[in-house]
Amino acid sequence: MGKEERMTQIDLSLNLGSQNGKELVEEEAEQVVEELEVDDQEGQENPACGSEERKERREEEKDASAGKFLQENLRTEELSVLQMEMDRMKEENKLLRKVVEETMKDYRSLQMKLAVVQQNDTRKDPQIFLSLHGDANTIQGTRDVSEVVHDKNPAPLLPSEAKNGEDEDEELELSLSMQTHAHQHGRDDNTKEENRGLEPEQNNLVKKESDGITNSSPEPPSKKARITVRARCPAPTIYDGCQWRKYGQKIAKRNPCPRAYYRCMVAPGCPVKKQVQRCLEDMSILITTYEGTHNHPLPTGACTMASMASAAATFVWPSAVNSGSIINDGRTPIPYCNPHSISPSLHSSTTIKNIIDPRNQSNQIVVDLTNNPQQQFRLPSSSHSRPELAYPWIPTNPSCKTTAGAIVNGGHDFSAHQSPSFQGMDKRDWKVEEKSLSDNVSAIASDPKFRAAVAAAITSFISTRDSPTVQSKGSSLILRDGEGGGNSSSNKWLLESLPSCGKPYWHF
DNA sequence: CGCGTTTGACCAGCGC
DNA sequence: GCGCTGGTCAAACGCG
Ligand SMILES: [Zn+2]
Repeated sequence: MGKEERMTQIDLSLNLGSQNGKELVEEEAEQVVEELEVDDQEGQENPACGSEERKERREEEKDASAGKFLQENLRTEELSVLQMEMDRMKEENKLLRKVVEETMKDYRSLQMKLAVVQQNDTRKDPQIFLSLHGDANTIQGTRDVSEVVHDKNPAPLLPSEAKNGEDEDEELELSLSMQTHAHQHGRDDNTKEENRGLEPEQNNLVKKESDGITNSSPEPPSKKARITVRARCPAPTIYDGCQWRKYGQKIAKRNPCPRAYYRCMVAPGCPVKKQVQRCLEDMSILITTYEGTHNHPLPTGACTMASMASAAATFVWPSAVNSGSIINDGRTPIPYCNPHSISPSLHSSTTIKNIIDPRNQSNQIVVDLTNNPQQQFRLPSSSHSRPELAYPWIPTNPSCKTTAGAIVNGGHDFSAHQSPSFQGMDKRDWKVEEKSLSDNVSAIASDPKFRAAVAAAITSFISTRDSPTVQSKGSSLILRDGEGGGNSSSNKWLLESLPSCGKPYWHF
């Protein structure tokens, strides 16, 4: 019936706005009344008929009128029910608006507080710990905690997005800390230990830079940006959308796992390279280090990594992001940096580190997707405790979204040097997991809360400190370390997105 | 046959 | 200068 359709419309309109919905209901009532009147008129319009026919007709009319009466009663009852429902929804709408307004108020006040605190503590306190929890009562403390912010809308720069993500915020925990060399010896030692244990040559990678990879920018090779992605991945490489050609393999001194060297083959002459190596302490962790600048637009599938790199850049080089040089430039010093990547979904724990070492004047971002933030502070001998799920990024739903250009390792057969513990796996499984990992990376990076929180929390902080700055110069960027040469300017930034209590991992 | 991988050789940087 | 190590080259090889 058309009436039922109209009722459906009413229900939908109620969601849009209570006033609108009420108007529509009133119109509906008027239409029903008109229909009833038309029915009555039709019943009166039959003047010329025989007597017997009239009798029959009268009986029929009696039955019909009784039915009509019943129908009318039903309609009025339906109307009243609808009215009641509408009133109820109106009340609900009011409540919701109130909640939204209060949330916005809280968000604004917190934003103000945050700005003030950042301005104050930037000068006097080298460490900032910013915590964004779904649980408003949770407080994480570190030594010299300067500010703890609890916000159900951890997107101070993007209020509209904060509004949309209220439900997800319940599960999001994002902590951000900054520590300096001078005040955090213990932590630095841990970080060094991590670098040594996970990839022995990682620090040397920073030191050594090949002159063969030339950027158009006049920046010294030693200042080239590197992005290292650590992820649990059974496949020999993680899927990042680009096509790579292997040009070498080495067995490092302190790591029996061979390190593979790849060159980007998306465009001829693309200088981007990546090194892939398994973590010594946990063979399921794949360490991929990207280096160089793509001289071509990124493939569709590469946008996931690009998004992550962009987020990492937001974290590490905020000035570049603020000036728009990274976002607007399709070719940046970062191997993956592309603004066209949107995959808003939940993500698991992530650690992003920027290691700025004044001695070698290089920048390295380490993105940790291993779902085990504590692991990095453990010694290799005691770090074999695995998460509950070996590969938590595997979606519980097998029909996860597909990524365009699903090339696995450039379509190459990589079963030759596969880790023994994964020999039993099918390539299709790798595809699924790599794709999921890619989604995971994309989710982390494109999460507006993540990016906004990082950008808002750090931008003002960094801009006043000795920190690397990126300047746009044509199509290339110049990366500069702003340190004055002293060791005290060796900052190590740590960003952790911790899993919620009792919810170690998120699934799609 | 073309393309990509493998793998030993080679080179450069660094420390002693 | 020598040895060590990381990074790269390129001929050989394998696969479709
Ligand atoms: Zn490329």
